Amino acid sequence: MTDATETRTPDGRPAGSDLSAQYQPGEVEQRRYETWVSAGYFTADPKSDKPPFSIVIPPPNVTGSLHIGHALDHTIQDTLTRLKRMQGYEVLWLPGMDHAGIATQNVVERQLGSQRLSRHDLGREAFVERVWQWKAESGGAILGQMRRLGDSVDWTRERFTMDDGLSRAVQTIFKRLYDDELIYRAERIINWCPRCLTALSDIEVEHSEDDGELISIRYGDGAMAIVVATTRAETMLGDTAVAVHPDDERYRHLVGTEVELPLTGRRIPIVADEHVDPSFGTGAVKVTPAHDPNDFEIGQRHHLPSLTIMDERAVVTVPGPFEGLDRYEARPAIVDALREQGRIVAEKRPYQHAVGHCSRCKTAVEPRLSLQWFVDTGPLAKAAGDAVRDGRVAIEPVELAKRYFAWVDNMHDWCISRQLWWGHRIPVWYGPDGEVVCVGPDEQPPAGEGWRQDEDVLDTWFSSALWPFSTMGWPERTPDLERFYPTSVLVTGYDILFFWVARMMMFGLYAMDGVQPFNVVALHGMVRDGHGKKMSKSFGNVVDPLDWIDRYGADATRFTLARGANPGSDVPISEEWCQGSRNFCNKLWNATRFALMNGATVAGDLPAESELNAVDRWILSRLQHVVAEVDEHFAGYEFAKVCDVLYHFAWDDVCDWYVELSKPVLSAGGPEADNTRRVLGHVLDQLLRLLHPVIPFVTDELWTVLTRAETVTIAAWPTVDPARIDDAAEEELVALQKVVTEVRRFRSDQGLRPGQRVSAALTGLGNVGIDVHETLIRSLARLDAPGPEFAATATLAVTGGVTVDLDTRGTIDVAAERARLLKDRAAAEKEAVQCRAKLDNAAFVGKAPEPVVAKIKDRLAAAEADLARIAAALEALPSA
RNA sequence: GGGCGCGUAGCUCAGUGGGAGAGCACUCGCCUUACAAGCGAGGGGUCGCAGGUUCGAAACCUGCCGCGCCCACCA
Repeated sequence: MTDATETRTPDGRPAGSDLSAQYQPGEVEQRRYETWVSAGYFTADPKSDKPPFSIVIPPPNVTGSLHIGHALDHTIQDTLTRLKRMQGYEVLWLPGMDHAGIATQNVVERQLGSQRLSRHDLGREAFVERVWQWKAESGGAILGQMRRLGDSVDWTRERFTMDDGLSRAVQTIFKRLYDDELIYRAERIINWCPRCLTALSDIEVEHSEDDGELISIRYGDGAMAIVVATTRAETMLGDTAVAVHPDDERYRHLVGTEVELPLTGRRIPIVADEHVDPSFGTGAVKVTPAHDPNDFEIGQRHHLPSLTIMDERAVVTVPGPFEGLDRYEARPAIVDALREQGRIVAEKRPYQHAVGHCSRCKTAVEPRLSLQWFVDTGPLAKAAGDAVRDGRVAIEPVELAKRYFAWVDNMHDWCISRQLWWGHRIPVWYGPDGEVVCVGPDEQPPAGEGWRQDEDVLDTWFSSALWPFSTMGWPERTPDLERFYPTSVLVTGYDILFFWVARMMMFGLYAMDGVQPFNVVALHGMVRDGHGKKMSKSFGNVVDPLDWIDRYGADATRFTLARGANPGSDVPISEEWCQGSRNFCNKLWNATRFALMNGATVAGDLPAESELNAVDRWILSRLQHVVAEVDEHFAGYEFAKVCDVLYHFAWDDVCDWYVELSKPVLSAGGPEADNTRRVLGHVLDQLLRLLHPVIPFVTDELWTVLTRAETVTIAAWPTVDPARIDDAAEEELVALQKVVTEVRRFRSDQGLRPGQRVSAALTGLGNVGIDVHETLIRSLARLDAPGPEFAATATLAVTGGVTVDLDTRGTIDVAAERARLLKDRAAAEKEAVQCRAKLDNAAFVGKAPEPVVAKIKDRLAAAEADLARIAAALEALPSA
């Protein structure tokens, strides 16, 4: 096979007719990408006069490799940035990666685990060094994947959440928030992962319905006894009260008294609290302030002591028979002990209830009283909500804004300290006498005996929240920041609307004095398999983007993803669809090959409208509509619709009709052929530009061969030329296509081979203004002109007053033809009946808009005309 | 428990007030000199169910059934 690159014209580009018959993406993609980067097309210039367009990439975690979800996310961003580049914007797409604190630390700890080592064996410094090594390896792989995808990112501006600049930004904003009293340290109930041994924020906790056991336990004895229900019997060791609702008549006499807590000998008070739901269980709640967030609040209201009964690994620390038991061992042990005392009143099993799990390791979270750092989200979340409410930030699709509001309007304070080693260390120092000093980026930490820095690091999302401006050099007022902030659009999945988007809004508005981090949030869905199922390793339906890129090309992979991407909706993909996308790329390849073999040109202006034949005018008119539709759909982030419009224009209009119609013109030669070469070149030129944002590689390869220009990457985006919209030509072509299709249908029904010539007389073409196209119609329908011995043996009634009489002596299948005509007659009759019924309806004629009524009348007339011709054709048919 | 969304062809989905569509799959016929990763033709749907609004409903309203997602401190 001859590859496109093996034969080249003297200027180094492949010659058109030397393109191979099949597109081979591998070599093209590698060569194209190197060209783009070395030419600097992706490097943004803050001093440019062009209007700015900027996107910061949602930084992938350094730990992983890019999965198909990233491929979708990147495809959308790359499509937008390439579109804007062509539209004349100064585009910055800023790449980078996230240090992904807990996730990365887990990965490296697992690696150490295989060598029977723990992070403590290495010590903090050596461990962090080890993580940096891992980051270098893993991160490099991700950058390679981005190149394979074709990401037009500005590689000169690549950032990492742990690099010096971003660490400085983290420290700066921490200090500012601290000084503004929006960061505080407090002892609170937090979500604790007993495996990762760290605090978690609310969003790092996933809830799931687990089977448990609801047990009713009698506290106290005799008349003063009270029964409480719990799913977590082991926490009773830490109970410091029983709570009932103040209005609950059953327990009113007990409020203010004390009961003995079984197994402990302690006496605890019975308190009245509004929080208790009298209708649930027994209406009495055991209160464990140190191990339940509700109970903690009840405890605060009633000044109850908090008894911590488990350590950080959720092992019981209360001296006695249960000491040293894990929480799940302690639970049955305690239930057994209570049962022996006859205190178990009822057991309900299984009992479904929601349990929180660590989003990283799936271990059940243990609510735990702990001293941690928090962000006071009140004013920040308010501002984040208002920015969307007042329209400064648009969320696409708008329906997802409701979820956003539900989140920011009910946000709890954000626990930001993590008991990890990998991350930004909290810039707070503690003095020997209890001093607390928050250290800014340009300040020296306090020196002297006894001072030590906080051991904890910040939640990963703390630095992620600064991403839109920290990557541009904040806190300095850099040219990039002046020029490219706020970013134009944030492209990400709806799954991290809360994790990330809401936090960027909070910190962006705060740090940038009320200027939002982005103007638009364009949310896409999750990639799913061909049956709409979630991709998961255990299900075996995971698609590796590199695998598809290797086998079908990056363009095919991107087109498959973009074809399913509408705002907020999930994107189903399958290998068959990727093959279809590959076929589409190949179709473009061959269309261009045809054009080049036939001398299509793109030089100079197009011939005037008046000089062109109807077919040329038609395809140019269609092109204008396509450009308008593509613009409209891009503006709404409806990539699936963009792809649909271009797919059908390219395949149906250009390839199946225009190219076929142009063949007889081109082979005839003369000035009309010259015009067609110009129009064909122009249409392909424009089509390749329109497709370039979505499928950059094949379009650039073809466009440069076609136009002899440098690259389509920085070519101008097509605009609508209203002068080229030609309704008359479009109507003509619709009529022409109808005639051709009708004849083809006849031929197919009759089992005629494509090469088999049939003589035919065409009449009535003038009725629909296509008499000038008779030669074309004969060419496409493979009809010969009637000779001297012509005798019509079959008649085709084409809607619109066109009749085709065919001489099919010796070939016609009378039964097939009769069946076809009967079928047509049935359809026409049904149509006529429907139209008459409508027109007989006085209410319809009276109330429906005039054009609607007129349309029905036209349809009726057409149906009646069809019926007449079909009747005549049936009559003329030889009897079997 | 609260909220959001979805049920249209075998599959995945467009269509949101006036003739039921696409891709893939399927059937038939073709190597017709750009492309068999192709070309031509075709079959296939009481638009989840039941009411209502309207001259007219797949679309708007109400209820029901089924499915999915998000949020969630009733022990």
